[in-house]
Amino acid sequence: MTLRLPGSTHNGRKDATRRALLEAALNVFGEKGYHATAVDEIVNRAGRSKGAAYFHFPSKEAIFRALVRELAGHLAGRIERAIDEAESPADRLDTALLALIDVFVRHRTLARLVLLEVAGAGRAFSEDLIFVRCQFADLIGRELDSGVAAGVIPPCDTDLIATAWFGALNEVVVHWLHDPEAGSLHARYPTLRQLLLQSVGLRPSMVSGVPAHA
Amino acid sequence: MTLRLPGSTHNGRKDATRRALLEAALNVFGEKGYHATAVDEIVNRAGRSKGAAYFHFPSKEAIFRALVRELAGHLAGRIERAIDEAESPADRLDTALLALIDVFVRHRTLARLVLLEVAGAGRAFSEDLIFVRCQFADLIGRELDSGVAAGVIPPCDTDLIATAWFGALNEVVVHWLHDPEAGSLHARYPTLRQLLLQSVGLRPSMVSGVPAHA
DNA sequence: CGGCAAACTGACCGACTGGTCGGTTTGGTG
DNA sequence: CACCAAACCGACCAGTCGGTCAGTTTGCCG
Repeated sequence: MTLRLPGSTHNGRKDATRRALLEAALNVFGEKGYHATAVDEIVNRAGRSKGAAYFHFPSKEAIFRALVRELAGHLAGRIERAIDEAESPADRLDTALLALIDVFVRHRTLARLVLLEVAGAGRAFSEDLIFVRCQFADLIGRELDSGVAAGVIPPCDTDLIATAWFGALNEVVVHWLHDPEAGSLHARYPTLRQLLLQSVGLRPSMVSGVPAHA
Repeated sequence: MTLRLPGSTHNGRKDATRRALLEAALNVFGEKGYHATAVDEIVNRAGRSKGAAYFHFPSKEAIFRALVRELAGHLAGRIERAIDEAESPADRLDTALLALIDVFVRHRTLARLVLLEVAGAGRAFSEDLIFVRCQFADLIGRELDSGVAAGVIPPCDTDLIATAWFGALNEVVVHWLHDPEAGSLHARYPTLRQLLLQSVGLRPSMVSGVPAHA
């Protein structure tokens, strides 16, 4: 979908506007939250008109949804790429966690939006909420599965565990989001990492040492 | 403040109204979320008038805050009481987890409100968000601490771990909230329990068997 | 160039809702 | 009973904001 044929000037303009709107939306939603954000603000910050917004999206809700889905996909892709550089199952698991944290540290607005806003935006968004969470949890789940397949991890309910892992990560990130002064996320990673790996019976020594995050 | 001397009829009425409002608020907020709820709805369901609401609370926001704080306190108390019946540190830890889940299972509306609504209600509520989370996390943290003191658990950053544990629990509950058909929470507890206990090096066999929740 | 559709503009509207306030009821007090 | 303040009522107001639409610009195409 969104099979967009070469960039005619029209399409180019259209795309640019759409992107401008979504980028502005990311900033405003991220700063003020879904409900506190007026469509006019998004529109202003994007330097477009309200009409343009409603030409591209049927409603404010749709803007938010599109944004969230697009972001989640983008993030997941980024993490997957990072994972693919690791070799052993245990390393991949480790890398996945680190990548997840890395992304959130680098894009707080985005983290706030994906991890917090979506949750409370209202019942209407619970679909998207679950969608996003699953996207990340599945990422972890897949690595857990291959860990089990490789015999490094004893058989277990990987779905549930992936969910729990993501929840643990999420909670720590949310706290950090609320008070970044209280300590960097990276500083907390080693503990978290050990906690999680140990929870499935992986001795931390089984993965190559933490590479003092490049 | 609010130094309320014995129950004169006045005070009785006042309290009753306040409680009626909060109870209605719990239901409406829990069902529709903070923003989708109109003060008029709370008032109607409570069988009172808008004036009464604004006599007791200065704003809609204040109603929500009062509700959340009161609930969190109530829940925490309930869990603490459950814990106090257990003896060994490991058992107490186990009981705390089970009690936490038990409470949420029994009061979905409440769970939804405390775990989901607070998060997305807006930046204005981040204080309360953290307050509530910490209330629960501290509960766990205290038990972890005494586990460490008793030598059952190796020394570690109990605060961080408590946060992570609560996050794990929270995430699982949220999924269940979204799709209760997918499986009962109690069914998932054994796995979760093992996961968490093992994460701090506790062999599950160290706690007396799960008492098939009385 | 003329024509046309896609893309965009922004003034406007209507619904909603938090909060107010003048007035009424209630019940304790002297 | 007379009085008063606390408690309560509910019609009303004012601001906000999502969404609309008649009209304008852009640029492709014949």
